[in-house]
Amino acid sequence: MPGPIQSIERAAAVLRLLASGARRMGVAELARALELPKPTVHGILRTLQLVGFVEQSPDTGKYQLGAALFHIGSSYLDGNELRTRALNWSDSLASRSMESVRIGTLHENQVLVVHHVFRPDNSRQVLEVGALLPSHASALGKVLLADDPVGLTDDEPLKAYTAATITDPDLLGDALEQVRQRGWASDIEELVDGEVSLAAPIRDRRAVTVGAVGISGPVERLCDEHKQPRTDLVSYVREAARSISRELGAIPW
Amino acid sequence: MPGPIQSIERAAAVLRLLASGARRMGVAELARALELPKPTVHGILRTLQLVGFVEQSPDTGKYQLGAALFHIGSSYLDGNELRTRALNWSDSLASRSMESVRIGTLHENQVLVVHHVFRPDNSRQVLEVGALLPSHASALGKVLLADDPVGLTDDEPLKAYTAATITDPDLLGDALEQVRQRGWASDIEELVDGEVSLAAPIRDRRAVTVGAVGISGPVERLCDEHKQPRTDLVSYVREAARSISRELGAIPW
DNA sequence: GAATGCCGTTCGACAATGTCGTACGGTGCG
DNA sequence: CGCACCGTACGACATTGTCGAACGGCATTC
Repeated sequence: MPGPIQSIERAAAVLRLLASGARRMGVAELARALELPKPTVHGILRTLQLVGFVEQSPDTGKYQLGAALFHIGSSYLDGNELRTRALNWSDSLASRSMESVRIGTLHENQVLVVHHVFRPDNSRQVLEVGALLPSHASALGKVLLADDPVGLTDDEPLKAYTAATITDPDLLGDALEQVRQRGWASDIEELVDGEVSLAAPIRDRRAVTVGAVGISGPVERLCDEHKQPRTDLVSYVREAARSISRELGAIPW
Repeated sequence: MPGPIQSIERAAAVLRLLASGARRMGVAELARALELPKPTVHGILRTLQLVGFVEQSPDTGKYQLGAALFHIGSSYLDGNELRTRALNWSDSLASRSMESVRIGTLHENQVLVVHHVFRPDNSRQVLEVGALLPSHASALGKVLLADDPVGLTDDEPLKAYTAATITDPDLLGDALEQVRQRGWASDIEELVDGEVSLAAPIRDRRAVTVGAVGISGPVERLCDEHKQPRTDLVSYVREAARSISRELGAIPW
């Protein structure tokens, strides 16, 4: 039976829409966005509600994502070998660098954050696990793009987040080439003004890049007086990446 | 069309199974567990793979949860008003109590952890957001059960985790009555030996309990010499719960 | 205050759709 | 080498989901 099951595809589309929409959405709203008849969408929603993937506000009648979906989704992390192996090393990278650590994987041309260690200074920080970062404007993303067989798909233009964001595909290509040669990437105020990130690739036993680990923080702490990444921090990041890769079975290189 | 859509229900069952199974599962394995023909399960898996909800190991052919599901699931937190409102208060509770803070909601008779603040002491801790705790053996759970209109369903026996776990439904009923009267709950080594937790209810504008906030830590720190919860910590927890409730629109009580 | 628009929901007939018995190539084990 | 098991493909059948039309409820409008 080669051919996807229509109703499941549609259910997934509904969930994706509810996830992106941020706020609650109504049946009619979803139906319009998906270009489907209202009763069809309603049937899907009813089923998703039954299994706990969506919830409905009793008063407004609108729908939002459900708790069951959240719980099942978070189980993904348990099976994620990359994250499991990286737990210890990312902790130690956080202590050595005194900065917050993130681990990401490429997912639909964006960086999916699968692990996040807070900066060890008791400051208030928001957990970013599960979030998506733009791949062309983050160190994690550049590392992943540099080794991605597909490369960057130029179907949509590169969005500028700050004045320093690389928006020219050719320039980005050059930057990725540099990342490949140096073995690490940086993002200097390219995503958020005043924020810098550094990252290095994590490779598995077949030497393919399966993820990236990196730190991020204010430019004053991560860069030297020439606004270049501090070499000691770069070393820490690269060492952590190598350690995790070794845990994943990569041949030490 | 009153009646759930079969294929979506089955797809959800597959995802649930993959989430619980911890490790990767094969088509045949899933088919046996769900009592469905192998090709049927395969069709579902193929569709789920297409939308990124499951991934297949290229070598073993086995399936596991996918990144898209994780990302969509984590979007649940954005729409969760309880969690959003509670962010600041749980941080301050963590600083005041110097213990780790968790916020939970009732989900299928278990406690779904929707927020987790680490103990502010730089120690290594695992993030528990998305995890499920037994409701009869945790302070969060008792608080939620105490005010739950459904109450505890006695369809399955209460599992014992330690010697102190309450397994008798009658005793649990008494304990819940006490929780209702005192307005807070404790778990003294009932889930993990040496671990204690305290919690208080979060109520919304209609005064229904929508969640619980609490702290947890070693018995030496949370209890006094009589192995009773320290009254100052109880106050901190209750004050935090009241503050969050007020944010949710509850009339201060 | 009747009328109007939009909402979430139900009904039910039609046919498109998913189901599943059967079968195929590949892999690991004895 | 044969066997058992795997993940996957095919295709006929009828079960199943789809969607036009319609209903009651709720605001807003005139």
